Amino acid sequence: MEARRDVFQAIADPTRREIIGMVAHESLNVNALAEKFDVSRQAVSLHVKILQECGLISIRQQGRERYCEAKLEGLAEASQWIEQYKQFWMDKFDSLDKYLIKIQSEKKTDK
Amino acid sequence: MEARRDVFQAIADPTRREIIGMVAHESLNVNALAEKFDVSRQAVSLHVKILQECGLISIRQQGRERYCEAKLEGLAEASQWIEQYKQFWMDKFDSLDKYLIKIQSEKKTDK
DNA sequence: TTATTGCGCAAGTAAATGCTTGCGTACATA
DNA sequence: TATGTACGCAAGCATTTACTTGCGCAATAA
Repeated sequence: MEARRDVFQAIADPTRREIIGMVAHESLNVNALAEKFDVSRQAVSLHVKILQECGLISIRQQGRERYCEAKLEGLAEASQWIEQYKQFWMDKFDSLDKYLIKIQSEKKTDK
Repeated sequence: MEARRDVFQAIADPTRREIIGMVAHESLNVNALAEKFDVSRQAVSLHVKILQECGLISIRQQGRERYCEAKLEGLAEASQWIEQYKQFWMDKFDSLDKYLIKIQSEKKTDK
C-alpha cells in the first residue's frame, strides 16, 4: 500500500471522504474515528495515515492520543482541476473567488 | 477490473484526467487518443470505457471510429463535494492561484 | 476482392489497495 | 507497580487496478 499518492487518489476512497467530512467539523482521535466505521481501527488508522501523507489532515499528538484535524486547503489542487471545466456545465458562477471569475471571463470567448 | 466505479474513482487516475483534458478541447477517436500516450491502445481503450461508464465522456460512433466527447457535467458530483469545504480554506490565502503556484513548485518530485 | 485500419474482447500478470489479526510500546490511572 | 488504553508496525490475504499481448471483426482503402 505504498505508491502514487495524491489528493485525487486520497479522495477516491469513500471511507476517506467520510473521514474528511467528520474531522472537518471537529477534531477526532483515531479511536473515536474508528468507532464510527464498521472496519477495524487499523484500517481507519491506515486511511488516516494516507490522508495525512496527502496533506488533507494533520495530526496533533496529545498524550497518547492523536487528534486528526482537517487541512481542507489540501483540496485546492483537486478543486482547481475540476474548476477549470466548470464553465462547460454551468452558465453562472456563484463563487466569489476572484481567480475563478477572472478565468471565466477570459474564456467566455470559447465554447 | 470491474467494481466500484464512481467519478472520484475515475479522476483518481492521472491518465484518465489527461484524457478528459484532451477530449474537453476536441473530440478524438480512441486511436488518436492512444497515440498521445506511452501505453498501449488497449490500455487507453479501457480508460475510455471507464470514463464512459462514469458518465464523463460519451462515444459517438462514426463508421469504424469511435469519437470520445467530454461530458464535463459528470464532474458536478465531485465538484460539489469539494465545494462544500472550499470556504474553509479560501479565506486563508489571498487567492487560490497563489496557493496553487505554491503547491506546484513544491511538487517538483512528480512522476 | 484483398489488404489495412480502428477497436473491442479476452486472458494473463504484476503491482496496488483495503482489510484483518497479532504484537509492541508509550501513556494513564488504580 | 500493575493494568488498561491509544495507536503504530508488520505480516498475510483477497481484490482490484493498470497494463500487456493475441485474436477477431467490421469498416475502409487499394
